[in-house]
Amino acid sequence: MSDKARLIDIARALNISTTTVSRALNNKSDINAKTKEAVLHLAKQLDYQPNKLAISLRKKMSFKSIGVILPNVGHYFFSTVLKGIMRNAHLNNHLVIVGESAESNSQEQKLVEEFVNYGVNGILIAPGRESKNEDITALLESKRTPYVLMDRIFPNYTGNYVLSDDFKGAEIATTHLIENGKRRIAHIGSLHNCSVGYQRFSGYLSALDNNGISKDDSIIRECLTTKMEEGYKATQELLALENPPDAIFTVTDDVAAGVLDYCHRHQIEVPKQLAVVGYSNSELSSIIKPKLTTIEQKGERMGELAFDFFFASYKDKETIHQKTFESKLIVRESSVSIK
Amino acid sequence: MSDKARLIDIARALNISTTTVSRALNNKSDINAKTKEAVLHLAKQLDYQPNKLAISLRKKMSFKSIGVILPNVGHYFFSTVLKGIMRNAHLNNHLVIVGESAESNSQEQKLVEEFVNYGVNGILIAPGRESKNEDITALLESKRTPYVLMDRIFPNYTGNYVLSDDFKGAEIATTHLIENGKRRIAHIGSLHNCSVGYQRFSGYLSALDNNGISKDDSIIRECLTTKMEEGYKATQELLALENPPDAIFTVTDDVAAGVLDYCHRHQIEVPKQLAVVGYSNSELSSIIKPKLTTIEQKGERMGELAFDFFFASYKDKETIHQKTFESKLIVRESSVSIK
DNA sequence: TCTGATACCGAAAACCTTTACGGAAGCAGA
DNA sequence: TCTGCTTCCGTAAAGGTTTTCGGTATCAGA
Repeated sequence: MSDKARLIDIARALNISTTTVSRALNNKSDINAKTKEAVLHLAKQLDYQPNKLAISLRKKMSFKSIGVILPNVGHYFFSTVLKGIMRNAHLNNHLVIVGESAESNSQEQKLVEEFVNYGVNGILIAPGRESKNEDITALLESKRTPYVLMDRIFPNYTGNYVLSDDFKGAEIATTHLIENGKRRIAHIGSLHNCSVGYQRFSGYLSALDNNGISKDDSIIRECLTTKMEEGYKATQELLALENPPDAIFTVTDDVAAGVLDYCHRHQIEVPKQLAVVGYSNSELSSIIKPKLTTIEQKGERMGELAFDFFFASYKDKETIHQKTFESKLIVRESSVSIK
Repeated sequence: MSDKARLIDIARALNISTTTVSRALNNKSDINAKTKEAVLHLAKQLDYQPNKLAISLRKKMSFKSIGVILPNVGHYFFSTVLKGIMRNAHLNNHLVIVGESAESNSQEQKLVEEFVNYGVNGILIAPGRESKNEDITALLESKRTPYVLMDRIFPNYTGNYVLSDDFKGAEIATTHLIENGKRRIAHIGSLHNCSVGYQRFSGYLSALDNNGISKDDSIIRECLTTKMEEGYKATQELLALENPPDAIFTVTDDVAAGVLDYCHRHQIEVPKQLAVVGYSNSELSSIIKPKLTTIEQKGERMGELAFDFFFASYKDKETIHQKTFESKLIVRESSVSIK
């Protein structure tokens, strides 16, 4: 009972060979019913668990696998990324092992370490807000495990990645508002926390600049969780200003949903009084009333490509693969009045 | 180049021992720089890939893992189930390998086979619409792999499962409508395709029966995809009837979203003219206008328990574990007028 | 008594790698 | 010359299982 029982432990106890034990356990022919029963009995008693590694080794199996680390599997965008990854992984006979970092740095490192130790052929990771370049990539480099960053990226990172052009997406979104006559455009976002939030904020600023609108800090709100409630609260504050905004660009569709919720409850006409543009083209954006203008993010396609990049760099570690997906504006009801 | 290169192939070619090759590859000390370089060079040339199995075996590592098979990872409910599974799996040091069946029977079987061959310690599966009891469970039984069914279940199934009480949930939902004065209640659902849909349909019928309302086939609509568009179309048809319904209970929140969309576009007052109740308490239900009355489904909790059941049955295969989660009504705006 | 079939079992190789241990060679210092 | 240290390398065992090949025993039939 002490340590893990092996085939030979059973064999010795019963004075038979490991061959026979193996035969009994895998109910093959060429074995006496009594012997078999004895083996089965003892195996259960010793809580015998076959060693998968040994079996696979002997059977000449080989398994290719990739580890996927996501901040939040329940999040719509990431779940579509996962979907894309899985499609191409299965097409190429790779198992997909998934871990959730919950945006935590330590959890992320633990997963990377675990996956590497396990021996995955590669790692596809969407870094959490907290995570730092050195912590993650250094470990991966040292273990010589190919990896691809997804969605978020580190400042001086030069390796493989797939991401969407958040800067340009935000620029397009904001410009869209300006082109529709809005001049006082607020932003609710996560400015400093993660690269994605920062990129969108920067794109927003760029669009203002391009159109000769000066930045006004009073209508720029930081939100930490990018949830609906934050959008609601921020809108409340923004509309209470002496000089309230006539449009809001939010870092996320969820936040935009909060904005729209506030407007709905307080009879604020969207888009006439307040135009709203979100980000992600998540499911809710076409369900919410009014339907949300937003920026499309091709999660599934990104996942597919992330796998392809890993696969390519698996064969040729020298060349690096990088792709920034263009961002597309999807105009719905929340930003322009129906003609 | 023919077959997979091994340590000994490199060793023989260079007239050295496998020990030295191993040393070179894992850059240990005790090795001459020239030798090391030669090994590295040849290894690259032969495209040497170390055998993970052999390494792990030798290093006495052991990995516990579970395979999770879901019809659709991108679906909100399933992604929360996955979240729950992963939490408890990581807590108990199990890797989580995920596969998507896309509701396809063959894909499901392929995944089961793959996972079993791989040697997962257990399988957690949410069967797709198509899947049949025999196909799946027989295989699992034969391989002696513990498994637990999630969300959906087979007619004469007697093994481990976690699911939500769809029958009672639908009954509660329908009764709620009746209690609020509705008498002509339609149903849009997937009646025959999957157990879940059938259960909800049955619960709906039961509630009608309990309240002395006779079933009317003309206001029962079958939808195949449970997507928003189906809800929209079905509503259009239902409301065009001579004797249109005054309430609709849908199999899914998504379908309900379609109903609400139709109402919104055609100025039908919800809930006054038409009350709506969905199913799942998905994210959209609290975002949509009017907010959707629905039945709560605790995906995350279900996932957690599914893992726990597997874990328990791993140690004791005799006793079976079954849990049906109670269904809770969440009343929002779509079914009762705000008081 | 011999032949052949059948039922059961075991020795050893194979799967591929790492590692404990020891050995040889070279060189410096005494 | 001897001792001791360093540098490099190899032998063999170990990790746990499956499988090939063959062996013994028993019994029926001739």
